[in-house]
Amino acid sequence: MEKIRPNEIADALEELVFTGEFKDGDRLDEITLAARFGVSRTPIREALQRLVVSGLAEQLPRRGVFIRQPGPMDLMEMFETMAEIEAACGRLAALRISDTALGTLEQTNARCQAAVTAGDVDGYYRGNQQFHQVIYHETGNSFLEHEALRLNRRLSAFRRVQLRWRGRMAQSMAEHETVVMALRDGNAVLAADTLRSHVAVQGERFHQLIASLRMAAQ
Amino acid sequence: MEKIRPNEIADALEELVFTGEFKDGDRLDEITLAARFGVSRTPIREALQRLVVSGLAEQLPRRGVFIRQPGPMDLMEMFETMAEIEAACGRLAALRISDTALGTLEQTNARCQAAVTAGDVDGYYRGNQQFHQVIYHETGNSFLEHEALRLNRRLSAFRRVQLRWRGRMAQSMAEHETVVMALRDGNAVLAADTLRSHVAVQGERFHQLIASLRMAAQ
DNA sequence: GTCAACAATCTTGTATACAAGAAATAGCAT
DNA sequence: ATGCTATTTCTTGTATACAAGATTGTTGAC
Repeated sequence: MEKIRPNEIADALEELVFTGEFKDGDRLDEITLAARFGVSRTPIREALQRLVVSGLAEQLPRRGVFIRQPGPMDLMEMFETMAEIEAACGRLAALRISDTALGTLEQTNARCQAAVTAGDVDGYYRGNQQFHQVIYHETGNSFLEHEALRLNRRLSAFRRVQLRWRGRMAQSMAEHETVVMALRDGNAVLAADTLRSHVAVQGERFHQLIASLRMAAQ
Repeated sequence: MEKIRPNEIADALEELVFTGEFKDGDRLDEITLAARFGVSRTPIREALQRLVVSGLAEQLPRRGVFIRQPGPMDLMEMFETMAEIEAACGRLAALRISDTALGTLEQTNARCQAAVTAGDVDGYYRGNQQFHQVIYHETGNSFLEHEALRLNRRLSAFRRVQLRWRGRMAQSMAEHETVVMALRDGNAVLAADTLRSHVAVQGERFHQLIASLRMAAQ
């Protein structure tokens, strides 16, 4: 096994949690992980601490740390929070976005449109990610940007699944157009409201999400 | 020194950062801290990891971890983010708050009013904290509640200072009344807007905050 | 056969030893 | 005296040894 930096271990573990290689309730055995990464237990324990603080895992004293995958309820709450944060980003970005950033958003939307036409889910996903990250950045608030990115990353796996639902990409695309329009007009309320409902998981989409959860659990 | 649990070390360190015993740029020496808490370096290092992940400290490889007190710019961004999160909480709470919680808010406001009359800053601070925490809770979203509490706690020291400014308590009190009214009416927009400007640091209050920062740095 | 108690084993938590890089200091040359 | 280099010392990062608690397996009694 090649040399691995300590920080990379935490990132790698996070990735393994996100991608679902570690299932809910799995115990993260220090010795096994130490062997897997070719290091001693010490850096593994430090990485585990980070997972626990990030809320990705739970630590039971003298028992170990256990993966804590979000359940349906957790996910609902996280998506609702994400929707509110996106709305806040949209509101601030509407007040502050630069012309060049608006141009970037238009280019991104063009690529998204192409992905929709081609039925390219991964392509759309990448474009969608860039779209949102540009908006985070255009809040001019690096703290908020960071928080938005953190939650976005946490939910990215679930977002991806949602795009596979029939008609979702096209609908998402239309919402993007409205957001850009609102941002160009400096219409903070419209930008916020559109982004909120763009991200929110309501009605039928809730059931879709739960269904995809069940699949992932197997 | 009495026996101390590992988690308590991280909490204690956090407290020392918040209360300002550790100044910006201070290096957290592992050996010194180990001696201070009467443990070996290992649990100290785990506590330091937590500080770093929480963003309270910064880790430079092979150099150590350094306290990272927020500067004026950071504080502005954090307060703006807090304002947006409070607005989101107000919006959701307006849709979901229970009658009993509304009653609690009114009682809390009564105590706040008494504190304003008495010029009791600490009393008002406690009432204010409870006021906001009830709103967080009434979002019915424990994830958002947790995030709001986290940022609130991070900013609490700075908020406290602000109350000492002439007229701030009375103004804050009036805003509380408006919020309760909006929540009772289910007026999500008014609740959100009022809470946003209640928390936001704008105009003269920005200068007040910076001034208090300079005091704290000495 | 089932349950309980005890023992063996395994895992986490902590301390310490060791390795490696960074800062500080001393020595040397200009 | 000053600046550069080499060595020393100190600190972090990692591995390992040890202690304490939890789990599991076995044995024995009923």
